[in-house]
Amino acid sequence: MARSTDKARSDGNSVKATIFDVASRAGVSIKTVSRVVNKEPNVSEKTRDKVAAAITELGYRPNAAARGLSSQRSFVVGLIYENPDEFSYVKDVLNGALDACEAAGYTLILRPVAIAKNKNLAAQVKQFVDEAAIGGVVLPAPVGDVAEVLAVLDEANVPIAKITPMHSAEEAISVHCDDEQATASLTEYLINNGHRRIGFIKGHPAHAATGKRLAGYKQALKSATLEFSSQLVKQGYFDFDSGRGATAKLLESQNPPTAIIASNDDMAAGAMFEARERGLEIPKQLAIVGFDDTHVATHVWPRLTTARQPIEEMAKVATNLLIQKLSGQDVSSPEEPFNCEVVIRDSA
Amino acid sequence: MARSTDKARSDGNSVKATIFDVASRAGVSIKTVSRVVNKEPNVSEKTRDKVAAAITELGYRPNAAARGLSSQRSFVVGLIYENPDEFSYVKDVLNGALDACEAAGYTLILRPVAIAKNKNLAAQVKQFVDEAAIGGVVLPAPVGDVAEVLAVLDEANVPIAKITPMHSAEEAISVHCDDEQATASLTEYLINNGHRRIGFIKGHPAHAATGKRLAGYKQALKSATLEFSSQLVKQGYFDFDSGRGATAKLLESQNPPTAIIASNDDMAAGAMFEARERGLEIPKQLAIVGFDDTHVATHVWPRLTTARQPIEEMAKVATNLLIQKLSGQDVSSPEEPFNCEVVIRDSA
DNA sequence: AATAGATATGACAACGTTGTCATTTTTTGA
DNA sequence: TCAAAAAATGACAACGTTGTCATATCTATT
Repeated sequence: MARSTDKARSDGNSVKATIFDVASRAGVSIKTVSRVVNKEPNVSEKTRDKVAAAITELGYRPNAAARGLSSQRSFVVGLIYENPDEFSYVKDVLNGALDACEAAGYTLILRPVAIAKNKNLAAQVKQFVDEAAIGGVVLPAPVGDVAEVLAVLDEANVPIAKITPMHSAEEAISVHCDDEQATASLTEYLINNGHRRIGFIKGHPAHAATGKRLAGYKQALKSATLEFSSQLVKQGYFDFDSGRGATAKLLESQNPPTAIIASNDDMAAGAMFEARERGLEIPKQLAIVGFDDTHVATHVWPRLTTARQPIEEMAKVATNLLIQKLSGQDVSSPEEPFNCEVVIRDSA
Repeated sequence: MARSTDKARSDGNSVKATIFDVASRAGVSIKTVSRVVNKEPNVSEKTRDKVAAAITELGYRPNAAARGLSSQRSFVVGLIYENPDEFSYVKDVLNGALDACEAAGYTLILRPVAIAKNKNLAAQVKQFVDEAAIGGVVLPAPVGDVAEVLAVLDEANVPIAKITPMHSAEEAISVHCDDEQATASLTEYLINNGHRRIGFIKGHPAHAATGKRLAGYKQALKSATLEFSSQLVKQGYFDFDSGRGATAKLLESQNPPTAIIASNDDMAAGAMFEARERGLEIPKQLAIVGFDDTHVATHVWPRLTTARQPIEEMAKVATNLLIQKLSGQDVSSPEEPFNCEVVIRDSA
């Protein structure tokens, strides 16, 4: 009945047990073992226990390749991310996604991409999902904001879960946090500290969060009946150097700000650097705040006041939802955005 | 003859082509297609071309699950790494490994672990390689230095490639760079700048690189006929806080150093932070150098003088060697260590 | 006690590849 | 020109699961 019974090798290592071994040990058919493994209904408790025992005794683990081949399901989730110098954000996303996958017995496969440089991004994404038989993909910012990528995945019928504020009416799973609210709080904090001219460094225009953060800044100014001035807003790209450059422009203007809000920590570090180069003391002569609470926030001197997003948690939730969808369940994105927490430190 | 011919679906999407489709299109058997795909010998050039054309036309990609099931090979490489706050090192390793895997058509699977906290690390590693049918694993520092992990993998007969200086006589693939030489150069540089009392912050004792770097420091002192003093050496753990703490001790000693070598950038950033807190000007009153040339090196003020390891390259080479070994080739570790480059900036 | 309807179980064919071995075709050497 | 060797090709059985459908066993209802 069994295709293999005792597979002990001469060197003492035992070859992996198969479903046949478990079945023969438990005295049932392979299909019943399969049922138990997959938690399918219609197995008597007694049988279930017998099989479970056999599985434990033999250290049986289902063969993923056979499983995938037979069921046409892949148990694989892809993560497509932009590969930046500052990896903090991606690291958190990665950890969250990995966590969710591990818990669900899924495998996570990575695909770093360079959005700007890449003319055939769509083709690359297509190839990625084809190649590894990827069931669904997690799309953190800014990849989740690229229409081209979304289109390819939609056409290929690959479910996605986005981690980005763009929250249109689409049915795709999407998870985000309250960037606007958090930036408003940060701005408010500066206003309460007596600042009246507050500079703002925008993030990369391709990121959906960029607009949200600017909106939060504007809203807080309005609430405090301070006038918005486009002179005080400079474009940045979420990287150190652009933060530096924007700060230089801000400080060289006729009526420079006494505080600067950078749309992320890396640009805030750049702002700090530039201020230092100009001999400015922080926060006495110039207050600086960032966004994200990444590693650098506590490693610069003085430590950055910033806002923390629960990125890892968001990624975990997004990945979980995706996995649920892949296993046939009906899921919908969370109604409420995640909360950001303002972290007060020494830079403002 | 073919099991499937035209699989166009009504919605216009075409189902993935199989080896049967390619075979029928090229007018050969599936085995011949398999030969072409796997670059096996004994296929006439004419046939090879025909098949290649059919593959391109149909956009055929072999099904990984079927492949793995049939061949008992997994085409999967695992990467087991410690999951630190400062992710720079892991990021570079990841990029290198990913690069190599992609080029070879392998899949990389990640497994973050916490060495210190984890009592059953071995079991976890075992489960990891079992579960996903992992062919081999890449072990960056410090995981590659943990005897327990090495033992499990050896017992399970899983080939490994280590990225760490521990270069014993073992046959495992191992790749490393010249930590000793680089630290010596860094030390020399400080000596040439007139420093005579040079502090040294050691790295985490579990990392093999830690000893090498200390050795380089000692050696440079000796070459310059400066006396080594254990007073000037403090223990650190490769993280910001320990760098800060060690610096505090160094600066509070009776005869404090005029320069500090931290065994990595993160500790150097900590050293800088502590010096700042004490009102010391860098590099005028205290010179500081780091190691690794990570992201922080250019983001602190003043920018760090440090040594750069070609981590990504090392990881790529290590992964490539591992893949070669997995595909049955005889490989050996590179004879020469990789070179580190000293990067002179403003902190010393 | 008989019957219908659940519930539990099993036999067996997929899934898409590679490995083995047999067969056909080409090349080589006398 | 022919046999022998080498090269090219193919038929078919694995690989370890899950899906489908048939069958056996219980449970409730009459």
